[in-house]
Amino acid sequence: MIHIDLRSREPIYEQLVNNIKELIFSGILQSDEKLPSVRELASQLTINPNTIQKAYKELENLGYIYSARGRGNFVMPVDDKSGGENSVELLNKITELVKEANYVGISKKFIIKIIDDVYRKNIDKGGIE
Amino acid sequence: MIHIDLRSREPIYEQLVNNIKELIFSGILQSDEKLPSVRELASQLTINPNTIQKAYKELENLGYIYSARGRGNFVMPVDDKSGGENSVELLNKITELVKEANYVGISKKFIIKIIDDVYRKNIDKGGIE
DNA sequence: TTAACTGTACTATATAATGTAATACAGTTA
DNA sequence: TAACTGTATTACATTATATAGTACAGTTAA
Repeated sequence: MIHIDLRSREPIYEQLVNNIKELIFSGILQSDEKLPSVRELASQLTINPNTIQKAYKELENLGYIYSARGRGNFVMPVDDKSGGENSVELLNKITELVKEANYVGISKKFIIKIIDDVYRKNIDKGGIE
Repeated sequence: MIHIDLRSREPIYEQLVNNIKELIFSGILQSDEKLPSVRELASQLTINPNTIQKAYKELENLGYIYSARGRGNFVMPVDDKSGGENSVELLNKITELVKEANYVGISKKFIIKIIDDVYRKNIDKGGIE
């Protein structure tokens, strides 16, 4: 489920954060579902527990999970999400990448198709309009 | 034109790379236009010339600029662009961010609007379909 | 209550990344 | 030739990253 590339220039804890975010966004990890414990995941991936903890701490700061001492780390329910990565920042990132796509000659139609595919899988519940 | 935040956790050379990429994508820097010299930009931004050179080297590796010893660094013409950031990688990045946007409740309509705005300013020339 | 599991905190250590500083060399241009 | 370009090198300091070991505190189930 989680794959780490030790030879990557991207820090391990950052790979973990992105990996778990992806699992949450795609619905593989559901609200209030328990994540592997720090020690268990460290053992599975042959990585130091401190590194796992750093990733979990980061995910907590971003508002994607919450932790309970003695019980574990759990996926933050969507409705309770707050203080997470700012939507404005997220939209800015998307805008920058779309500008680049336009610059390198990727067609608008192609980008729209990506949006369609993503929103087809997980029905749009409305929101910022 | 270029703004650097010395207190940011993002490395200076990386800020420079993103800053200059943005200038290129938005058309502020045109094909074959000369960038400020390493020493000049270093002086302007009160940053070490080595850091500027590192950013320029990175931009060259990404295929966005080319350098000529004794003359300077110049914007790589779009048609000559090759070995730049892989389009597949770029599209993957966009897909990930759109998944996140969907997850946090941003509407599809809102994302489409962003695409429209970007492609309105710089007319789509066709490309990957 | 105890045993085994959870998260968390701390110190120490090693390596890599980042940034600055100074110097030198090579190519271009007026 | 003088003054500008890019490039390369060495040295140093600071920070980020990752590991290792230990310890403490809360939770859960036997």
